[in-house]
Amino acid sequence: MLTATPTDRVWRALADPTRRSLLDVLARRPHTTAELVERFPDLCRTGVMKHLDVLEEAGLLMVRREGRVRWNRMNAMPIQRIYDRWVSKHVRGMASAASRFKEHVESSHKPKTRRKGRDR
Amino acid sequence: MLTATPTDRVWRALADPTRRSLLDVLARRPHTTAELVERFPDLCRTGVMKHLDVLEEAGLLMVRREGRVRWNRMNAMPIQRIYDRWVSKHVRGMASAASRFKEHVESSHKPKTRRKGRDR
DNA sequence: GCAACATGTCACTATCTGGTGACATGTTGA
DNA sequence: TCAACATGTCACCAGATAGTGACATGTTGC
Repeated sequence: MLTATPTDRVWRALADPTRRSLLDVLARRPHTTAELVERFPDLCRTGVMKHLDVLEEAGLLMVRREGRVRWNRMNAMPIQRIYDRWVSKHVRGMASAASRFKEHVESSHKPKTRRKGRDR
Repeated sequence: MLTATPTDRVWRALADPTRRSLLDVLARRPHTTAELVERFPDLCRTGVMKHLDVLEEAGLLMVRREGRVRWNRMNAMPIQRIYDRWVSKHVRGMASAASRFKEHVESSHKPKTRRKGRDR
């Protein structure tokens, strides 16, 4: 992927379940790399670091070095961005499609005992 | 990825910009495969079909065959699902005020230096 | 029937991805 | 000082991914 846009890097970063898991952990509080490695026993340290690199490239992770430790902190802004720019319109679209469908069903069914209004 | 969960298939399907683009087109109305191929001149037909396969596997695409044509219709439900199950919690509790303020400023400001390309 | 058409499927390729181990470097504290 | 520690970096590997062209199959309309 030679020409990845910032948005694209976010989507790709989120595509991996391990990375989403890492973000779940980091959402609670910042962790050092060693702490994260300890929390993901299925991966070797190098593997964890690679995931962290991807997250950092996507802007989802902020790194601060402090002596010999490295603090990894989550940044949720890019998630907000993909929501605002893409997810939201398809979620809203669905809501309206669903309500159209509901209306369609209700109007074609013509329940005799029930008025068309929202009586629920 | 031998053990991909349904949710994971959705994330992976959305990771590719071409597929998100396909969904944008399909969100307006269903298209036949030939129509889609025509709309994506950079890809050969086989390439388009592969993307459609991935989308279908993820449940984002519903296919109906009608004679010799195949109608591809979008299903946004899986997007709603990943929003409900993951995106929402990371978007909520983010400085929503801050990002909305930023958006507000940007949209009312009309930046003089045009941003590089709409990056979907 | 049959030609044009839309789709399905297969084999193949280059590159990306997620993972590993080995080794190097900088930091801490006794 | 120096050993333990946390991180950085490199080379390497297997499998997934995104793309292609060639060919097969089913449909349509004249």
